[in-house]
Amino acid sequence: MSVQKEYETVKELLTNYLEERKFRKTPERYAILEEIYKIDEHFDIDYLYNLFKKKHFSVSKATIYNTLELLMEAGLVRKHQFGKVQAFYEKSYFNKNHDHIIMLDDFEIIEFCDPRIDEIKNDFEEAMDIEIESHSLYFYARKKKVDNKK
Amino acid sequence: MSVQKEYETVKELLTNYLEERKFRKTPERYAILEEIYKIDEHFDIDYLYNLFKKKHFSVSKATIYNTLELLMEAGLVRKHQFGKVQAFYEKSYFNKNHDHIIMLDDFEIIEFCDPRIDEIKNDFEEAMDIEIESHSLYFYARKKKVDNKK
DNA sequence: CTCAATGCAAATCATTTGCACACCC
DNA sequence: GGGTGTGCAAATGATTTGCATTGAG
Repeated sequence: MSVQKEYETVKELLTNYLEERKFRKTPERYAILEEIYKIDEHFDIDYLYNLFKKKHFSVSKATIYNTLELLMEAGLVRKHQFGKVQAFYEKSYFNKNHDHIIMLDDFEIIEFCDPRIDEIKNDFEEAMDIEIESHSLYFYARKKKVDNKK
Repeated sequence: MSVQKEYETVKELLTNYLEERKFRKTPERYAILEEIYKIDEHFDIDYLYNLFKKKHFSVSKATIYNTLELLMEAGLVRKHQFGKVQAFYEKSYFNKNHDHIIMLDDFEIIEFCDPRIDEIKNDFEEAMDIEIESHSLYFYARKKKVDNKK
């Protein structure tokens, strides 16, 4: 699906979300959503903020924080803590649930999926009579050192 | 094993760790280690800081931060981010590796172990030729709503 | 027109840093 | 004694908040 087509889809979802709760359809909310769905990696607040600054479309950080919060609630964005203070985000609608390997050498982020996570999740839900709303799994890894001893 | 006995054990481990690297054996480092091994839950920096304040044993926050960092490196403490800004810690030596379920109703923290995590870890290590140093897995859950419709 | 949303700056909160002093080695 | 570790306070950096202003409904 093209980027433009994807945006059309999530834009509709946002509109529904806002209308359902009688929230306002501000240009900032749509602009932020659109930018996010153009980004293919993980980004932080500053990245978005600078993006808008470069485009001479002024959006304050307060609004970015607020809007990302709202988009999370709408299920259109995922937030990550990666063990850092500063949070990272990513678009979430067309990406199915996935987990992350953080490469400690260069902080590259690799995504992966493994059905066993869901199995574990389901087992615990049943065993403990709880409902697991979400999960976060990070592997922190390094490239294997080349072993010169042969 | 009694709390006192446990402390004796980790105290020795800390001593070895410090001696190996020619770090100093300061009273603060041992006092912090001892307190931590008396705590059976997850705690944050402030909790520790206030604990010492109450005992009239003065330890600065800077030292607590430094020492927890050191104890982590020594493998005696684990740090958690739980998706919050502020970090939580727990003693780690007698607890084997485990993961956490965070109950969103009351922020209770439940620990669990599941061998499938290690399986996943091993599979990825092999498939990608990396070494996974650590991982963090949290399930965010709620008690199941009682269904009155029968 | 009204009130929710935005923008800006100030406030907050966890964590880090700089530096003088203390005390382990 | 010498230099690492500590304490304190100031600095930092991400996030939150308060409030005046704007603009969506």
